[in-house]
Amino acid sequence: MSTNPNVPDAAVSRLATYLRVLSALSEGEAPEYISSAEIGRQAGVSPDQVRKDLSHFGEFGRSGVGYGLEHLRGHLARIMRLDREQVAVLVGAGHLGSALARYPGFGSRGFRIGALFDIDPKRVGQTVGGFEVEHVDHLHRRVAELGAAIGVIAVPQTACQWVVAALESAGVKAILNFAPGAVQAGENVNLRNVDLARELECLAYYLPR
Amino acid sequence: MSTNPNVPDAAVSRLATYLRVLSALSEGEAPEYISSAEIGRQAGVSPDQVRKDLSHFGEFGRSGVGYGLEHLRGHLARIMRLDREQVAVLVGAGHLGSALARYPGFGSRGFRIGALFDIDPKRVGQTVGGFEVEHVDHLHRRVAELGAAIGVIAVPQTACQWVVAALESAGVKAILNFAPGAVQAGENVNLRNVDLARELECLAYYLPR
DNA sequence: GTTTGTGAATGAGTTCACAGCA
DNA sequence: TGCTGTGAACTCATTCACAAAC
Repeated sequence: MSTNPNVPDAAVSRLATYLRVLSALSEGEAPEYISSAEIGRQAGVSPDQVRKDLSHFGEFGRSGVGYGLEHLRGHLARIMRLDREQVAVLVGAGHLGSALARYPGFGSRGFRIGALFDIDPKRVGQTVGGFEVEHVDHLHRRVAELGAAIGVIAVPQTACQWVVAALESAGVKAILNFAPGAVQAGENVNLRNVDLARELECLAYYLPR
Repeated sequence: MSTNPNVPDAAVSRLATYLRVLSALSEGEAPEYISSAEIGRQAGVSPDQVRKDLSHFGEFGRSGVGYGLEHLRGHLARIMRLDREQVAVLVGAGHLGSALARYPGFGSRGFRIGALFDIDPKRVGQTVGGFEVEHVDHLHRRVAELGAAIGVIAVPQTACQWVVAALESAGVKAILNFAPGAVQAGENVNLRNVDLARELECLAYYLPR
């Protein structure tokens, strides 16, 4: 019944899935209680794994009954810090950045894109997905204004390291980076990389020989 | 000096990184040999890890010297099946699908998007990133024509499972899915999920408390 | 001296199995 | 009987350490 000293990252990722499952259920004809078996079935995870993951943060269930759906959902949302809206800024208004700015999956899940930046004068001032593209020079000021703790990077590889540094000095605490290549971030910033081309490359490896 | 019985997925992902590092070097003033230490430094991985990963597939290096750069690059490309062009089809021509269709990172790394599909009649026939959007009814025929082994899914969650089945029956062997939620695929298809919203959610968890 | 390849040791995460509770 | 919570066993991956090769 520990709190959260060192929870595996894979477990955190699964918790996000559980939360999504519960939120979806909560909108339909919601049962009052749900078992780890049912959560696991809907999340594609074993019941054991579900219980173990949850046990890192406390005891939320009742033996022989299951987990109170709304109760567990509230706890998970708080654990994941998705009980309040999180503001993110997006750097890079190219194809990928524009797509992310319009991506409905962010807004519908507790995130709000607060501003969209680019360095290209031709893009600055244009409207993309409801945002007026701002010059990246305003990053520092705007991050403070918005109280944004998260930055999303969708710029070419060559500009990536520079943008990380800019976001860091602006006070952002977490960064999701879509640019490929190795990037360095400071101690007090959590950097997460998603490399779309690499995902494809890994798939190619598993093609039948 | 084993071949490749069961290589960890994390190792495969790193191999893709090593290949990228070598390819980048190969374009500049390329040294003839490179050590595991240098590869590791550029890839953000320990030298031990580099050697262990490579050792799953053979002995490519020379003690006291290092790895022949072009030699190793060729081997890695063949291991990752990136020595020949891989054709992928993309389903979903919305914002994300359009961005992916235009994403330069695919083309520059041995992949070619062969066709772009959608189910919405308003989108079919339009040109997106150089592709004429085709109706998803033509998926089966076109996959065969193109010899595509890879499918990329960028459709809403509700349509995702249906598209997986369609790609599967069209003969695709690997699928990269950007739709959230649990999806099932058959035995002989490799399914890989990337959930952009979940990546953000995981970041939120690590925000300072 | 330098660097590879790899068995052994360590560490991390998942699955098992069962006690405890409703 | 049904289900949770969790220590123990197990599996998987990384790190260590060193012999062999240059």
